[in-house]
Amino acid sequence: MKPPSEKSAGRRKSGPSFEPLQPHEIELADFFVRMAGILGVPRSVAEIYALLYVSSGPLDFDHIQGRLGMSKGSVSQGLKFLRDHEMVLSVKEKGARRERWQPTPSLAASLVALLRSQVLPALEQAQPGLQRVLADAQQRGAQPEVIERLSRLNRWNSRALELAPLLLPPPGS
Amino acid sequence: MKPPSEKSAGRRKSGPSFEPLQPHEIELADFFVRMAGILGVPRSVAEIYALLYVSSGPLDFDHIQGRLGMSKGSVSQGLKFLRDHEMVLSVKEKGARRERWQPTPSLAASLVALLRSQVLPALEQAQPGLQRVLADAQQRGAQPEVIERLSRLNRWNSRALELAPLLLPPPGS
DNA sequence: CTGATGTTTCAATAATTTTTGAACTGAGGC
DNA sequence: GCCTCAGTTCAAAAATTATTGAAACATCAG
Repeated sequence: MKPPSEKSAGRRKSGPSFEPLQPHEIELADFFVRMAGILGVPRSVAEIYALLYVSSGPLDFDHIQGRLGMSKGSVSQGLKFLRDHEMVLSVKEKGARRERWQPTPSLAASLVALLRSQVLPALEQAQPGLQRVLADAQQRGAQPEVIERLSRLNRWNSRALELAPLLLPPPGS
Repeated sequence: MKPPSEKSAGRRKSGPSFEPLQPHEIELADFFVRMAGILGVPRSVAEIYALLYVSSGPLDFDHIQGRLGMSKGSVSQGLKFLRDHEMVLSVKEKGARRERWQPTPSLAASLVALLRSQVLPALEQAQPGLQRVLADAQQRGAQPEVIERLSRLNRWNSRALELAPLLLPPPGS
């Protein structure tokens, strides 16, 4: 579909060029892309993570960009996302100019951090609103069935908020 | 942004018109929309569910369309989605022509069904691919660190698949 | 069977999200 | 200070996803 025009990737200035992904790398990337999709994480982010995950050592910015054939902007934003969610950490050797990236040791912890950042704010923000909706229904003398539903929703929300810090401990514990 | 042109909703032929959502209904809808967003469920679907959730009795197609001011197509697709995921069930009174909808008793069960349908297929489909990626890495004599990562990923996947039927029992148990 | 009603389908359109890349910033090195 | 390198920002373009609505289909009453 796309014309085979030189994308910015593939060759940087007159610098080194990078080989495209190998079949086994593509397969893993597909898996991560799919899983990420469920959580609403963009493809490019999943691809970066997958590449770091199958790579032997940490990779620098240009390697990531080159091997994935993706724009600087995407690599920068993707790494920012992964950093923010503690899914990736940088290893800057002393004297070196550029940062090199590798996946955080525990993928489980990474996923937890990701879920946290998505679900918790929603629950927190919803709390007062849900209470108001329930109070409103009671005041209006709504059907018992509706009141019951809204009560249950409130209880759930509260319990989830109480449990959250236990199940999904904040960074550093 | 949109011109205030008569959308198909609001008035059907010369039929009854429906009042727009009340503030308390909007608040609940916002909550469901947010939560749905995390799972990648479209806004229109969440809105339908929210409306049924705060309503006293089952609602028919036209009521849903009218109160939400949304197209027939969206209502139809939205109900299909909710039906497919067992989040909603229809109550057709004998002799009545139209179906009337209400939320499934357990929201918990509904969410479980939803997750099931998203996560399980991904895990299943990934299984052989992941095994291949690992075998490949072993054969190529990849770094022990990489092998270890890929092994862990495989173990996870397998365990998740084993546990799935226990934690997320298929419909009818 | 026929007409009316209720629902689904799906191509076109609209809205949203993601990606790109060029301009910009900041940190060293000289 | 000035230049280069490393990375960020963000407006515009591309890609994706959701919604619309008209036409097709289905079902039931008469």
